[in-house]
Amino acid sequence: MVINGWQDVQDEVLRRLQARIWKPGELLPNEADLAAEFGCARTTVNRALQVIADEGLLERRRRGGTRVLVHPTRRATFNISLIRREIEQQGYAYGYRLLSQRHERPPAALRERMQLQPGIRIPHLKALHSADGEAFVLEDRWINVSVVPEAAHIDFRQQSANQWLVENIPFCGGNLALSATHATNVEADLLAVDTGTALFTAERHTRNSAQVTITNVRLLYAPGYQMQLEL
Amino acid sequence: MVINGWQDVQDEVLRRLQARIWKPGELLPNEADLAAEFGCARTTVNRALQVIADEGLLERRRRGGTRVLVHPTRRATFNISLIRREIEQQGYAYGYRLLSQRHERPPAALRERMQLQPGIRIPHLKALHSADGEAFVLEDRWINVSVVPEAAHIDFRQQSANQWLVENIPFCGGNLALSATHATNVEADLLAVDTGTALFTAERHTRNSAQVTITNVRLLYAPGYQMQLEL
DNA sequence: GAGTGGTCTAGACCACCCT
DNA sequence: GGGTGGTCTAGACCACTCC
Repeated sequence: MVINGWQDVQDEVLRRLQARIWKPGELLPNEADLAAEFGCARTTVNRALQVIADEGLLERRRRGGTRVLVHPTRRATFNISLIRREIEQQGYAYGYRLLSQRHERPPAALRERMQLQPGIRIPHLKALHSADGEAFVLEDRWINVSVVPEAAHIDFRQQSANQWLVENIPFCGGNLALSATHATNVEADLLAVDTGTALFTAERHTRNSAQVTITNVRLLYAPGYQMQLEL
Repeated sequence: MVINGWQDVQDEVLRRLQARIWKPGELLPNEADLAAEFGCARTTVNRALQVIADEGLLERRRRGGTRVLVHPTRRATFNISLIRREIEQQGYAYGYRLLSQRHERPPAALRERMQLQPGIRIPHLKALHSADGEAFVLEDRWINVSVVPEAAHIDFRQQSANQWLVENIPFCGGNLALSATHATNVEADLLAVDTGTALFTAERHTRNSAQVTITNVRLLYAPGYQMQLEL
């Protein structure tokens, strides 16, 4: 066993974890000892262990040492890109049509997350993105005008809100809820499917650094859509 | 502006990115220059830039320098845990019932990913996981018996394959495809819903380090299920 | 109080890859 | 060829937290 770099340390640690040499719940030797054993600098061991901990297999605490997690949690990641790019990368011609753009009162739950006064009206957009002329995804978006005042006066007929927001508004975090829903009459009509068709649905909240929701978007994908995540 | 650690460097770089001081497509100064400007070691700058690049905002290449990505890709992550844990964490009583366990010929596409001989039979399981007695998710799983020979003789009536595999078989990577499907008659029956109901569907391939598929599982979630991802 | 991981530093060498 | 990021080293100090 020759250790050259931090990846070698990582490999060896992973091997010992899967061989149950270090068992779930147990404490690993400290970094200095491991460095001595592997014949490398402590920094190198540190890097390897940090990566493994990030992957969700180890738990590290100052003074508490490095422990093997009992229930390792694997992490799947999904790369969110512009809808336009997603379509074009698959080799289709991208199409976009703004269906409506109005100032309306948001639902109460959303209003709270946006920290807005009751009764206030904010931009509410509906749009359809298409691939090679076929409906691809239906977008239903609210924009927090108190965080993004410019949005109140932009004409989203030419440029999709999706693109404008990504390019102009920095955000800090958010969440994405995925589910399956049945198409309503209106939705079915716009997507050119039967009422009640199963639609893959994504609802996303995007927050700024103060944890205020900047925008909320609900995406209804046409049948056949699959979201791919890597493990 | 006082720079103390790599997080401060990160903050300052992010600030310049969002302020468009460094514009999309542009090259950043090299690490040595930035280190000089910030009054810290190059290692510190390196760490900060690596983290930002991992987040998907920068592209770094040897000799090529560090470039601001034109289309930043945000990454959403989903923590995969045992179905049992997922149910218990929500405060429900977990229930599990094995519906069938047979050796069968896998579909051709799956056989190829598992690198198996034509005609071979491998374990094929169907099971139902429930929460407080209500159907929660239907599991349909194939196991590559050439990679995991032990699986051929295990009785999955007591212990779910989900749990056994996670605890005993190390894996390297895989992918997860999410979609919305309509419940077939049989599926609807097992989940106690109407035929044709929209079901949130996850299909997962898990590979070992040699890129051979270890197991393939299709999960059909009962209506109301939402998968939550963090941005 | 003491042992652990978290991080910084300065210097060094190397792999890569653009010109 | 030469400039860039990738990484290693040895040493140091610090923050946290368990005892």
